[in-house]
Amino acid sequence: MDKRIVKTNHQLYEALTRLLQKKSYNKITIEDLLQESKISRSTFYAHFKTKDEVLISITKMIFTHVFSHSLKEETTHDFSKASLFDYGHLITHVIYHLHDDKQLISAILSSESKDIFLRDLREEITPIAKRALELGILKTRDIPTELRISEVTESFVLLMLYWFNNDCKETPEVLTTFFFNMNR
Amino acid sequence: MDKRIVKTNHQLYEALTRLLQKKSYNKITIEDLLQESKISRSTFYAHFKTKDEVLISITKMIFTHVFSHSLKEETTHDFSKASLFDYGHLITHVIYHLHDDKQLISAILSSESKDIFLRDLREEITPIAKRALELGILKTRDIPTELRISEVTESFVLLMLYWFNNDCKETPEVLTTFFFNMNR
DNA sequence: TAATTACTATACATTCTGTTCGATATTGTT
DNA sequence: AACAATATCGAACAGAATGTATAGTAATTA
Repeated sequence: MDKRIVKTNHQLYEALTRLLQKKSYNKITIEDLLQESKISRSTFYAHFKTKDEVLISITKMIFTHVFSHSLKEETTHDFSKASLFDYGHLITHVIYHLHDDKQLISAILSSESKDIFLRDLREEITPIAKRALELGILKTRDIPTELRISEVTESFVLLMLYWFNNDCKETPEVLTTFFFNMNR
Repeated sequence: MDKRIVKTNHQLYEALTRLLQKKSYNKITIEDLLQESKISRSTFYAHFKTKDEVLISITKMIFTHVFSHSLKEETTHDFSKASLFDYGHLITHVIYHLHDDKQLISAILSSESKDIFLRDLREEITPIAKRALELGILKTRDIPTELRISEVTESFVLLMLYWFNNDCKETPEVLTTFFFNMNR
């Protein structure tokens, strides 16, 4: 990948992060982004169409970092042997990685930008929730499968919202316990 | 209340509802709203500052309709006698009323406008969830109270999302059963 | 009927959006 | 090291949206 593109993206990410400290996402304009990042208008539109696309791109970057390891672990595992123990480690692992981007994620969660972030988080978590239910690691309930999957997914999302809202005071291990307590 | 104000609001609500059928919420401009509603620019700004405020106003209207009856029922009840049975009726009741605005709610849930709607729905549901936990109608879990409350609240939100996504095929009574199955 | 309040229509300054273009700088490749 | 490709810049621009102001008209209330 061309170093210039990487640099441009980085400047925009940094700019959006900084702007989110100052004003709410909805009030940030592309104009603001251009000034804050020192990127020229034409360059911006060569890469993105909207402000949302920048945020989505940042979000994808975070999740690539968070889930790339987890996925590697998963694929080397034999699914039939997957246990509650392994699954707990996976969850803990994901939480640890999310914590690495604490500052950025906290900024995103502080305003309307959270909805875009959470939408993508749900997409990442859903297949993990689905598999856990299929393997019997998490309890099923007497409700439609689709609903049960979204319930498990959302329990993780709520857990993260709770955690970041309270300045990440608990350890990832404790949170994993909470997660199981919510889904036993 | 001045009839003219009611009429203006109504025109804007109708306009937004119609526009939501055509394009996604983020792409709807105040300009669009003015044209579609035949409201003059100055009138609009006499009532609202942003597009979001219009949606919030609509949302409040829906919830006033939905929760005004429920609240009446609640206050005539003696809390100490509140039972699982009564609580089930309350939930069923709320779902029935939400169904009255099916078309409008479906339109809102179809795009980014959903996040504003759901934020307000959570605010309405949270105290109901809280009380149910305090009265022991719903099971507590070994997690922080704040987290448990948001979990119950979200289970209702997910239930509604599931329901409207599937064209409200189940009856409110069945949904209430689902709700208890999620929180027993 | 009189006073108040809401609405309309128009005009306007300002900001934001999205595109275009030629010049310059950086990059990956040979 | 030289070259071709491409990313960036800066400036300029049209068009759209935002937000405010004002004067006149219509509806409501008291």
